[in-house]
Amino acid sequence: MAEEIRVRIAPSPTGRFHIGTARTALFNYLFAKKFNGKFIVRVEDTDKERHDEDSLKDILEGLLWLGMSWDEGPEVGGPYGPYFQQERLGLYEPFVAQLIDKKLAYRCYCTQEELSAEREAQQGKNAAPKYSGHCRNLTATEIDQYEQAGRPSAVRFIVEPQVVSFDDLIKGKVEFDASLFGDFVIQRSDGTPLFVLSNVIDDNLMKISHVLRGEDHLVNTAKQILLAEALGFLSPQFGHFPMILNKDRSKMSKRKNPVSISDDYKAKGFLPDALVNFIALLGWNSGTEREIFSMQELIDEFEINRVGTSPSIFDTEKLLWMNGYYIRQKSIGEVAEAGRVFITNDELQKAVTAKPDFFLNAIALVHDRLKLLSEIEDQIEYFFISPKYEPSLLIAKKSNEANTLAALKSAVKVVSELKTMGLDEVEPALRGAAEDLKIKDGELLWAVRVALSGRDASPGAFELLGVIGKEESVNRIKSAIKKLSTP
RNA sequence: GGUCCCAUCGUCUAGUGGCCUAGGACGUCGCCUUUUCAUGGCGAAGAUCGCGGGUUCGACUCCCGCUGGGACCGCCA
Repeated sequence: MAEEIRVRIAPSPTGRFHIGTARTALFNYLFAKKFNGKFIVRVEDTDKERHDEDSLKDILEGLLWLGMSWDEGPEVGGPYGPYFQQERLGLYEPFVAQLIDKKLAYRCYCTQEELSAEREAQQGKNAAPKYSGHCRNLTATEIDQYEQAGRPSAVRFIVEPQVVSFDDLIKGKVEFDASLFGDFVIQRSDGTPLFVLSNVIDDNLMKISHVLRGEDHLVNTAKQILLAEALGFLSPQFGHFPMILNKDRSKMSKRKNPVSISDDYKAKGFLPDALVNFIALLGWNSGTEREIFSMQELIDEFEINRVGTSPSIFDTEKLLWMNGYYIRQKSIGEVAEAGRVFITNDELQKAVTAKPDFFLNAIALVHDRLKLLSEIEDQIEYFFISPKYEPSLLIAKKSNEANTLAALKSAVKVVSELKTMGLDEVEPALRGAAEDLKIKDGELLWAVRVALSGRDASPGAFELLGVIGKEESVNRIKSAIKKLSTP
């Protein structure tokens, strides 16, 4: 094992920052931090046609949002840069030349058409698609002819029949029969390297000690070990995490699940700490019954050998619960600050700005009802803006119109006479009013609560009165009376 | 089709031969607190540990086979 723990995530900016990428990043991050190692970001953008700036930005911002800053990589740089493969292109050529020199690789002049025809033929016979090795033993004159004709050539790595085995940090011993691979391409005909190649070279050049990635890379690992050997590199240690699945058990995808960290989670009002905590539990557990962990606690507790081997389904229900839990743990001020950006209604936004303390008081009442920050707008709206509702809502289930009307009228009187809006004064006053009318507390309290909130579900009448205040409350109750008596 | 990986409540999971008549969490249901909804507290239902063989005094745990699911088989990463 290398002396210093150096791990990396190697995203290719071809799409939004994904739940699966986030989890791989997290485990890498935890592993690095646990051992005071380095967490590196290397952007694998050798495929010019597929990558875009937006994706890169989304990935980098997402990482930061989740609380994972990198020790080396884009923007921060580092001793083994550049950290964009696009800027490292020149580095790979000598290695390719070296492989060709040593007759461990060769130029392949086959065209895309020839190759796909070959593949189709093989699949038609139900055989495993594998390169025939057509160009492997070309004579010097044949090569000359191709070159004269200006045929472009890719470079293929020679795979000799053998068994490749390695000890995976989480899967244990894994073996592959390399004779099934065929000679694979390591350099495109335009001279750019393919993932298998650039990945191995960069990991070596960047002194990566552990490659921790998704299980979908398991076969690549065998190929990369072969390449590393041919190049004279010492392979890093490998560890492959099981996949995260859709409900139907297929590989988690955009089509079937919300997977974008920024669009589906950040924008919907999820908290980064909740997401991190939840994602960490997808495949890992502490061995205790504890489930709530801050990032620092995860770093302290994380053990790679406690990462499971079986895939897990992403369960939004539990994430939602956890998000609510994290919201409840935050102070009113924190929730208010984090939640403000989710208020889209201009009128409400202005009202909130005008009355910051009132906003805080409102948040205090709805705090433990929130599962998402984005629910704040709907939850606090009626504190600022008189509610609209059907008059019939005012009548409690076990009450009637006459009782409700009487209750509301009595409430107006009682509330008007209140000296303060403290709970200890409001509560006995309203309960007393109900008693005087010989109706149940609930009949009166339901009506008052609806008059104030316009909702069938809301914080309690006493608390609402306290926050909304005497004058406004009386107005709302009066307007409720008007609603009921003039249908 | 081939290769590899995987298989405990609906879901995330604990479990490394006897502590398991299988534990926790989410979800579901019920009760309590209560003016509603949440929160909080208590409780219930929910897994013959995919199936079949072994090994063993004893298997959720070890071995083999089967079945099922997934991933990978590109001049994508």
